[in-house]
Order: sequence, then C-alpha cells, then structure tokens
Amino acid sequence: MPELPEVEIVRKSLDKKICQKKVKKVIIRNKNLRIKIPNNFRKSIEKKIIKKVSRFSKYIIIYLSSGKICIIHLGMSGTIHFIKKNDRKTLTNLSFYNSPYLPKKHNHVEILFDRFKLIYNDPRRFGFFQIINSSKNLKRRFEHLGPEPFDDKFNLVYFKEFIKNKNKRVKDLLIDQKFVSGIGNIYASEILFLAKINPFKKVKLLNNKDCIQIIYNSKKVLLNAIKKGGSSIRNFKNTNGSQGKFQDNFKVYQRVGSSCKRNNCEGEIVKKVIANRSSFFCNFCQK
DNA sequence: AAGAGGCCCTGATAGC
DNA sequence: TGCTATCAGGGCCTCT
Repeated sequence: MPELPEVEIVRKSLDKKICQKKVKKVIIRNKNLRIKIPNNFRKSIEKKIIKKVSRFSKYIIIYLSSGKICIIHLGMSGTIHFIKKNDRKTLTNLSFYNSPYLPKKHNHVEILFDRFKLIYNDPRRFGFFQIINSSKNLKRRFEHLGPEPFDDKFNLVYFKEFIKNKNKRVKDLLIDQKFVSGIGNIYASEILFLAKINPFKKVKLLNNKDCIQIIYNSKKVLLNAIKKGGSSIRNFKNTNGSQGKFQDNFKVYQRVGSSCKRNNCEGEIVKKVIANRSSFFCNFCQK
C-alpha cells in the first residue's frame, strides 16, 4: 500500500521516536507474515540500541548497535503505532491507513522500549520483518531493485537502455521495481497524467521527450507527496493532525467520471486495468 | 526470457 | 439482513 513517500513519512517519525533508544523486549504474537519472522528475530533486536532509521524504496531499514540490520516492509496494509506507557490516549499512528485507534485485531509484533512501545499491525499480512547481518548483505538484498526516482542514475540514458527490446506498457514499466523502485499504483497514474502519456502506450513508442517527462515528473510527484506528508486514502481519520495531504492533489487517482483537471481539457477520467491493477487517466489529453 | 497471470491474506463496499 | 463478488497503495513465483 504505502509507496515511497508514505514509507518515508513513517521512517522520519520512527527515527524521531526511537533513535538512540534501547529495545527492552520484543513480543511476537503472530510470526506468519508474508515472510515468517525468523527464530533469531527477538534475540537480534532485544537489548540493542537503535542507531539509525533509514529507507530504500518501500523498505524501512533499522540499524542496530550490534551491527545487524532490521528491514521492515509494510506490504499493502501494514501500519506502525506508537503508544506511550500507561497512557493509551497518546497513541499515535505513525502510518496513514487506519484509524488513530489501535486496531483490535492483527497486532502481530510489539517492540517495547522504556517509556513506550511500537505495535506493528497488518490485516493482510503482506508485510514482513527481516534481519540482515551486514551492510554487504543489505546491498545484496536490494540489488535486484532499480534506482529510486531521485537517484542521478535514473536518467535518460538509463531509461532508454532499460526499455530496449521491451514490449510492456508504460504503466507496467513504472511500477516495475526493477526499473525504478518506490513508485506504486497511485503515483504511477499521477506521474503519467503530468507527463501527458497514456498508460497503455507501449514503451517502444516513447520518444526522448516522453522519457524526460516521465523522469522529471517521477521526481516531482514523489518529492511533492513527501512534502505534503504522503497520501491518506479511504476512510482514514486521524485526531493528531498528522494525516497526509497529498490525496487532495490527486489529478486522476479515484476520480473516475470526473472532468480532467488540466486547463482547457474537456476529457474525463477513466479507469482501466493494466497488468492486473487499476489505472486512472484522462481519455483525452494523455496520448 | 520477457511478460502475463496467479497467489499470498483480510476487510470494506457494492449489488442483489 | 445476509449472501456473493469485487477491489485494495505489493511483490514473488510459475508458466508459456
């Protein structure tokens, strides 16, 4: 669910809360996430100090004082909740996708610190935790992933080389993490709208200008989303004011039947399925 | 060997 | 109200 901007917001708030803090205890209530929580998980985390909370693509990366590294992926429905000890009213949802109240079900992992704890909730269990032994192995863990949109490596030369001999549609390309990592289903639609490109367009038909537009708008959309605090969709309500605001900027996502927001465009937003996922686009100005 | 499709899961919502 | 079907912000695996 969360795409790069949302994961970045979680990372920031996590870093603020737990950096230099020592983990007292870990409780695993359900280890059957997408990847089974390994047997050494508790031992790797408990009594360790959090050195830094970092991120690559949609992965949260937690550096521990032992030299080991914990990575967290939120999947489609993972959320992290922060609860002060003996004070359930100050519960803070560090993510975007649930109510501000701690859900009753699916609280799979608790990480206890001195004065607060973190709770990982994930109804669909597509998220996971992993322990990585070294920076070298971390690099290896992510080596199948393409550069982030902000990376200088994500440029025209790289773009054209990657799409050589490829026959997929441009929407499918944008959510291919091997091509560029961090873009998911929502932002892919938004990027293609700004680039004025039809999501069905085959990548072999993209000219230089198209590629440059995609590169430019990928950076722009994601940076802007981070600036706005991410996107909060569906029925998310938050009482602490930390709700994301980017959903107000959606030009096409979940706007089926509405009129195109581009100046002087008479088009209408439509939804069609590409590579098993919904795509939203203007049926007129995206060529 | 790239690409399409299925699958892992639960919950919210729509339609009958 | 209660059923069923569909869809959801991800990513990996298998088949062709």
